[in-house]
Amino acid sequence: MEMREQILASAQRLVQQRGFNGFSYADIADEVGIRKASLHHYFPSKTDLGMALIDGYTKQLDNELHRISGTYARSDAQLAAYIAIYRGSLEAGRMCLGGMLASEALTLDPAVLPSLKRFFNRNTEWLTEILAAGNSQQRFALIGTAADHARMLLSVLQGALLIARATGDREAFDQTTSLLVSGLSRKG
Amino acid sequence: MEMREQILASAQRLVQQRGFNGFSYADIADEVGIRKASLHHYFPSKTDLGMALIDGYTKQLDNELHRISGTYARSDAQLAAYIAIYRGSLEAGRMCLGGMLASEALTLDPAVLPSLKRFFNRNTEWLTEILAAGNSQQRFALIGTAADHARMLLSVLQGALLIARATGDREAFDQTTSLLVSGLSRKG
DNA sequence: TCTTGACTTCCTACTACTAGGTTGGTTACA
DNA sequence: TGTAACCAACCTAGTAGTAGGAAGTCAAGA
Repeated sequence: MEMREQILASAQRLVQQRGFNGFSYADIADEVGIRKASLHHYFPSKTDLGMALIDGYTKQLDNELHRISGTYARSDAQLAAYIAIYRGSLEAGRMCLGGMLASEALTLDPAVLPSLKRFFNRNTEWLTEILAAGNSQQRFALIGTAADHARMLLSVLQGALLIARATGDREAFDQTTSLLVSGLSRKG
Repeated sequence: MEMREQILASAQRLVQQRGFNGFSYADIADEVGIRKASLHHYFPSKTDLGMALIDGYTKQLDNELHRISGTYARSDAQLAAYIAIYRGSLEAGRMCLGGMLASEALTLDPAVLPSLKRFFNRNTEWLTEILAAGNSQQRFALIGTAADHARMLLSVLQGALLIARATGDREAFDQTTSLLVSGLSRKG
C-alpha cells in the first residue's frame, strides 16, 4: 500500500497548490515515478482520485482535531491550534483542499460534492463545540450563537488563506487571525 | 466594440463560475457565436484575456464603490451595500473573479499577478476608509486598526462565498455577514 | 515439492478528444 | 487601399482513459 499513499500525497499537494483542474495524471506520474497508465490501476478515473482525496483529507482533519482536543484543555488554546493548521498551509503555499475544491465545485463530478459538504460540516461542528465550551467558561464573549461564530471563523480562515495567495502577504494573514481572536475574547 | 464586450462578459462569467482553468476558448466561441480562431483576433492569448478580465473587473468595482459612496451617506449603509455585491454574486452562482483567480494563482501567467494584487488592494483601501469614517462617527466600534478590520471583512466575504459554493447554504452566508456587521456595530 | 491459477503491480502502445494557437485567407467598410 | 472582423483548416501538445501483456506474489492442491 506504499504506492497508493505516495500517489495520494502527490495528488493532494497538486490540488492544494494548483487546483483539481490544474494538474494531470502525467504530473503525478512524473512525481512518484510510475507511468500514467499505472495510476489508473489505483484510481480508475480522476473522479475516483478526487473522492479518495477529500475523504482522506477529512480523515486527516479528524485526527488533527482529536489531537488538539486531547492536547489542550482550554478552548482558546484549542482555537489557536486550529488556526495554526491554516497558518501551516499558508507556509507551504497550499490552499485548504476543501476550499480549493469548493472554488471548482461547478466543474467537479457531482459525486464528490457530498464528501465536500461533509468536510465543511466537520469543521463547523467542531468549532461550534469549542466555541460553546469557551463561552460557558467565559473565555469567549460571543454575540451570536456558537454556530454562527463557527461559520464566521471558518470563512475568515478560508478567505484569508485565499487572499494571501494573491497578495503574498503573510503578515496580513496573521493580523487578520489575531484580530479575529481578539474579537472573540473581548468582553461585551 | 460590441463583440469584444460580449467576449469579456462571457469569459468573466465562465471564470467566476468555473475558474480560469475550467473553461476554454471553445466555450466562449459557442456562447458568443463566433469561431475559436476569431477570438484570437481580440485576445491573442488566454493570458491577454485574463489580464483584460481582472483589469475590467477592477474597473467595475471602482464604479460600484463610487456609486455606493455617492448614494449612501452613512458608513454602515455603505458597508451594507458593499456586502450586497457579494450577496449578488452568490445568487448568480459566481465567485468573486479576484477570489477565483487567487485560488488558481500558482497556475496563472505571473504577468496577471500585479493586477490581481491591485484588485485586492482597492477593496482593502476602500473598506479601510469607510471603516475609519464610521469609527470616528461612532457608528462602528473597532478593536483594531481600520485596515485590520478591512482585511478581515474582505476575508470573511471571500471565505463565506467560497464555502457557500460547496454547501449551497445561502442562509449561512447571510448569518455570517450579519454577525460580522453586529460585531462591528457593538459598543465595546 | 512442484505446479497451477488467481491476483497485484506496473508497463508499452494506443485511442479519442481537447487545449491554445497559427496560417492564410475572405468580406465589408472607411 | 488599408484595416478591422471574421473564418476554415490546420498544428502541436496535452488530456483522460483503454487494451493487452510482463513479471512477480501467494496460497491451494496433487
